[in-house]
Amino acid sequence: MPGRFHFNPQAPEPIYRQLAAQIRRLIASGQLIEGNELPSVRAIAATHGINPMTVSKAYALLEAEGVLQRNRGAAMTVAPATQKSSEPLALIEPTIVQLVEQAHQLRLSREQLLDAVSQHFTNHSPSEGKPQ
Amino acid sequence: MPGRFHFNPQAPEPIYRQLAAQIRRLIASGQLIEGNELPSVRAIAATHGINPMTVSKAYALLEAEGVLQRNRGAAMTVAPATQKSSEPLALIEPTIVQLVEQAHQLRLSREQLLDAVSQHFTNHSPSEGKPQ
Amino acid sequence: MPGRFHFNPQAPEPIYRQLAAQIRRLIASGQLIEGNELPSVRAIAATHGINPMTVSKAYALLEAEGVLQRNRGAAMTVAPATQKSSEPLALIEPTIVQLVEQAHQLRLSREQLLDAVSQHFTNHSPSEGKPQ
Amino acid sequence: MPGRFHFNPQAPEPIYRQLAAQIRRLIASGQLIEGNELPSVRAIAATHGINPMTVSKAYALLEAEGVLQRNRGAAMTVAPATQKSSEPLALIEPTIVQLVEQAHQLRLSREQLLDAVSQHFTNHSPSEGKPQ
DNA sequence: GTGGTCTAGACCACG
DNA sequence: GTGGTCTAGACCACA
Repeated sequence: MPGRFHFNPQAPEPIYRQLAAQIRRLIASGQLIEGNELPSVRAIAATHGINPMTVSKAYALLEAEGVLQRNRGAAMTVAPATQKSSEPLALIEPTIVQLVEQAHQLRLSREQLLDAVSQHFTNHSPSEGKPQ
Repeated sequence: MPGRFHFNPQAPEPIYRQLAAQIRRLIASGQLIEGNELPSVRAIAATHGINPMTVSKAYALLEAEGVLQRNRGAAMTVAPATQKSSEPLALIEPTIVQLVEQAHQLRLSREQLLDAVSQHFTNHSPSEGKPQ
Repeated sequence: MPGRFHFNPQAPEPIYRQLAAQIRRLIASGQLIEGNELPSVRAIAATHGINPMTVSKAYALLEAEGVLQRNRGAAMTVAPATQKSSEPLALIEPTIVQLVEQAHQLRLSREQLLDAVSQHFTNHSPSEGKPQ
Repeated sequence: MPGRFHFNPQAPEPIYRQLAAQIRRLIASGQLIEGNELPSVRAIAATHGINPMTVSKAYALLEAEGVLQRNRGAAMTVAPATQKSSEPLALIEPTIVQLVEQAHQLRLSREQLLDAVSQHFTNHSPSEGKPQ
């Protein structure tokens, strides 16, 4: 259930952040729960053809946030829930703020904005939830 | 009406890109139209306490995109409209796509997402439409 | 017979040089000969919608080269011929050198290059000899 | 095979454009192919005694054109071929157009022009194909 | 007045 | 190691 991750090397978002964000969302949505083991650094790196250091950096980031827990000699696991990491809306809020700011600068009405979002929501392939 | 720009030096987005994005939105929303002169490099630099070269980089970027037009010895102007640059929705679409993807990963329903966006839209200070 | 000049404000070549080059070619090809009067600065500026200072700069350039002659209170005239200005091939040589260098860097054969030039020569509208 | 570049600081063409043009020609002529790594910014800067930012500007230009590909933390590479960038004749066409226009203004015959070009082609030092 | 180029040097993010 | 960004300041070309 570690699933497959998707990376876009061309995106402005660095790969290690893309990975961290995807793991955060897996947890926030309950697809990974407290105590679940994460794939090893090497496994992810090999599977996706990225640098192990990049994976390691993502894990370190999440450990620092208290989202993951390091276990000596064993796989990392999902840490006990805290309020922040367990609230899906908190994870998506920065993107919403950004969107609303841009919409205001573009003088879009609320209706125009919601219509556009709704339309993309429908079109989005519900197959797998392609990560960023 | 040279407008005031807002920069967030902490943001991952470099200043020159923040500026370029804001100018793009001014044009897309009709606040700047074809032929309008842009403030001089030095004026923007002085007003916002940034280096002229940083401003110049933003202008160069927009000129390469065909959004602005260079006029030797005179101020840069808004270039004749092209299809993409004149469509506000095209400018905001990438952000919408990103938002919808994240929402799907978080297993949010359409209603949850639209509610959240709508609420932020209301809260957003309608004072000035402060740029990013 | 001052003809019409053509300017491309977007070209890397500054306007005053475009003008000077066109006048030089008119002389080298015998379309303007010794003693002929040139249009006034104002006339050219008004006709082509460019800054009088730009025209003036072109005239000054050609006067410094000895190609034109300034006559107090009267129109500028074509100066008596010198060997340099009267040799058409000398005027076009820099462009040829540039072309040959690029062709070598592109590993083009002589035949490929001559074919390409010949083809463009044919296609070029012989209507008016559009200046640069 | 990082190649040697040649710059003419006196030329009206800025150094970063001279560099970009030379790289474009290396690619168009197959001396650099898709996926090849380019020399590092610092390497070129040190070798030729120019500022790293100047080199960086050339790379940025080519990346914007889609000729080069940025790889975070690693060397830039030649991007997958597009139609324009892979056609040598397309790169040299603007110079040919310019040459033919000047030749027409000078009332040169096709024979005169081709002879002149051919003669320069022969004279050009075949030593190394020295770049602009 | 306008924008463009280049330098020298510092600092950062990424892998 | 890689490229990116920004600064401060100088100098130039064009109109």
